[in-house]
Amino acid sequence: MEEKYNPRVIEKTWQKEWQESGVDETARDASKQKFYCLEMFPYPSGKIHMGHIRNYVIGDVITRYKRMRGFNVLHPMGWDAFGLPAENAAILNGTPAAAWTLDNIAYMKRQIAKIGCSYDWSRELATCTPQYYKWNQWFFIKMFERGLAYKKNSSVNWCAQCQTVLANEQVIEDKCWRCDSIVAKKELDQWFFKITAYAEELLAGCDTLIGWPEHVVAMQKNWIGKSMGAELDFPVENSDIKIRIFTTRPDTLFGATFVCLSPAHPLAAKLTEDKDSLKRIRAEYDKQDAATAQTTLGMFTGTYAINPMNGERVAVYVAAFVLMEYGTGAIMSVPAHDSRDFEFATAHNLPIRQVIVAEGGSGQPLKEAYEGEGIVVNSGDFTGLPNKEAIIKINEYIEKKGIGIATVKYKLRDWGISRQRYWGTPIPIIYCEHCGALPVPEAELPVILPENIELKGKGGSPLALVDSFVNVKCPNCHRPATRDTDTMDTFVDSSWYFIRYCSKASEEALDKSNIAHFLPVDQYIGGVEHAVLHLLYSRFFTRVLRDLGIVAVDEPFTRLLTQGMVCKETFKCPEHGWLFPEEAKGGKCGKCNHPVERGRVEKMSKSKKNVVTPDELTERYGADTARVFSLFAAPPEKDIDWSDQGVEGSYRFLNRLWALCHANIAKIKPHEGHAGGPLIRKTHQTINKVTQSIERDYHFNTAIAALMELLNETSSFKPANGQDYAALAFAIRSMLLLLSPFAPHICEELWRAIGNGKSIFLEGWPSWDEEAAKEEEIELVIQIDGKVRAKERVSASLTDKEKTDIALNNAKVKELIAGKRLKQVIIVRGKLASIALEK
RNA sequence: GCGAAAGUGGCGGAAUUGGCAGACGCGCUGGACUUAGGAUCCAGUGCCUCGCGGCAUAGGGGUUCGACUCCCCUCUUUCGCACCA
Repeated sequence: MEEKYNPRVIEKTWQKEWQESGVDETARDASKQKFYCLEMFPYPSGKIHMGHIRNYVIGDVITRYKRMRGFNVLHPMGWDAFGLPAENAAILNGTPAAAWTLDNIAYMKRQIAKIGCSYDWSRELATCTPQYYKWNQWFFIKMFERGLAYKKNSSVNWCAQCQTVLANEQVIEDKCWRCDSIVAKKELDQWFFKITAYAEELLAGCDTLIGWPEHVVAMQKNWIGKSMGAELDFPVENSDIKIRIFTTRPDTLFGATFVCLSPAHPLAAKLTEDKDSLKRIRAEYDKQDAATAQTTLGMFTGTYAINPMNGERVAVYVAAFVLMEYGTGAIMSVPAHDSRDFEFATAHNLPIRQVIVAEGGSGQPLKEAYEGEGIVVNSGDFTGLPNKEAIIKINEYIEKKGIGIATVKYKLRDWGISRQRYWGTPIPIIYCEHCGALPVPEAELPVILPENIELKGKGGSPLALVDSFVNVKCPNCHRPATRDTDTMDTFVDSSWYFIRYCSKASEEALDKSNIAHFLPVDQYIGGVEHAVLHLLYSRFFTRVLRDLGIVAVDEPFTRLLTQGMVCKETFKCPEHGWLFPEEAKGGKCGKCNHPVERGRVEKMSKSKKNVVTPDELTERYGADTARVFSLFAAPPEKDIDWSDQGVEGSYRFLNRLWALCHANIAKIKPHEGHAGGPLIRKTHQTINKVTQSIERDYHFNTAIAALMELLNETSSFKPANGQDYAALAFAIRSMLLLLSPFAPHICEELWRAIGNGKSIFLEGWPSWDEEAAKEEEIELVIQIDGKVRAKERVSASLTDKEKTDIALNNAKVKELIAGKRLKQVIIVRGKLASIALEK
């Protein structure tokens, strides 16, 4: 054994050894309970960053721990390989997208290998390969056959920068999730997946996601956005046209003083006399810029409708704030009880009539809308009812009268999947003049994405320019036909990759028995940024595949861990902006000598110049140090504050462990029985602490802290005889086993060095002995009225009565309670005596 | 604006069910070994006080023998949703 810890050498050795021995591969093992541990697969952008490392290390610790606990663990890795950056690189440098992607994968795979994660690479997949995307096409066709994939012309989110359509989930604050440019509306023919068919089930399923962070479940529910309400027809005066509105507040129907249509509503154009004004409003509406949205923008159409509840004549307006996509695209406006309607009514001088009065409320005119609960007034037969009751009664009434129906609406819309881009899965549809839109016959799948084509980057689908791709024979009538030239949203790829992993790359993709064996994913780990998008789509896909008889579960991910971001301090010069740490040395800007502002701790990013790269880190300290630090700095769900000095601390810890083993190498090999003693006790306590820390929410930081404590105690232990050396050997063996999921290379190396022939990862997780962990003596803390007044070392085996007597006989306590009346003495967990005095 | 989470030393963070606040690490201070050390080892380190002791978990109140933990109010930060009728 070397005297000095040299991570570069040992890490390489063991990575090679593990790979060759196949310890990381997962074979189905019926004798063990399965555990599927999955980290979100990366987009092969070119380089792994610290966020990836953190994600994978968390998953790897769980994997190695679960294996040692006897589980048959599936831990795969692959590549989310379709997407725009590859296409952009192709446009910019002429590098074919496929080559660019594969190069990146090769490079990133080497980077991942260096951190020593235990992946089963025999299941590796890349979504850009025909073997993989063939199934996207197959699912598409199955969904098409069931009416779950359909085409419609609709107003879609269009990103001019990316020259493509975006799904609703991909529009963040009216901006493109990828490039941040403002998204506009555009009418296009698009393919949709009917996720709304599963809205209710996806919502109900949320309540079963008990292993998910609550806020993520809340976001899912929020996104699905169920609301109960009613639809009613407001007949247009002197015409047989009816305006159908949706409301969640039927109890306020008598307060409806006007009706608003969305500018995109077909009736808006029909009923409006002043077409020019309508056009202007429509243009504003299409900008869909909530930040600058004019909440009062709108106009009178010139027509009136009749409120079916009371026969009252109400004005019909067009209002820019009314969305065509939600509800019926038309609303009844109740300014007294809706703040937007109130604002609109005030601006347009429309009447405001109060129909709900708060408990003890005055009859005074409202200064703002009252949206709370109360008693219904001015509402015919319903006057006097509590408004909640009125909702039920009014719903019954409108259904009986046939003027409306109680109904449910969701914010969730169908998932638009067409993308006018090249680097994605071709949509397997053929258009024939005579036969219409037909799916590609299953036997002809996959529809191969042509490679090595020239990309210009100018709008429209690149595939439309490839004649050999476009022109085909109609599968039905065999006359000339054309292919759909759009590709699928890449979120389709990631909606089922965890199902593909259940089988090895060499096995059949949808082997049902493999899928039944490994699904669901027991532990999923990734960033919160996918809280809605990817997770919702995957939940949808899982249900679709369930209904196709492929999977047997409803929910794909039993537990979800959303890990925090990797952050680091930043430096800023008022002149030169963000600075690298070395430019900010001494508190002065290296360029202009200006005093440097200490910026906030921010997520690592190139632009903020606060990045630490995995390569430099493993080069300098080794993977084990990087792993230990990123696990020790904070619990996994919290952001970590990267600190170079903190990394040094983790490195020192591993060095001290090495030194301890080196110093005792000769003595710890022989195994003798050991007696009790403080070190044995501490070791048992540590096994307990580490196990509990992992089991309880994966709090690896406290697990590592416990191991540091054990190392401190072991290092200062001075063995004097054979029994002491046996105790030392026990402590070190246990320490290595407990630390091995966190720092696998050094533990494997030391494990072998102290005389073990087999890999440490073939060992079982150590167990602790409750008796051996028990303290013989405790420090009895004595409190008077909640304040610590004395301490006494006593035997742990004393009874509560004996402890009470000791507490009351303590000299200091006697002095303090002299002349006072004792109320009670409570012994807490056998280690604290609380004396309460009469007040 | 609405909703959620959080606020503990100089810093990152500990503290099952209410029970010694500050584990562990970083930093800092002193010492040892050294030609030297930014290496290593040892000791100390919440604040105030010479000390006894007092004060401390964003701030204020409450429940309790006892509150970082439970309840109420206020402040701050972060995140999510932002015209969803």
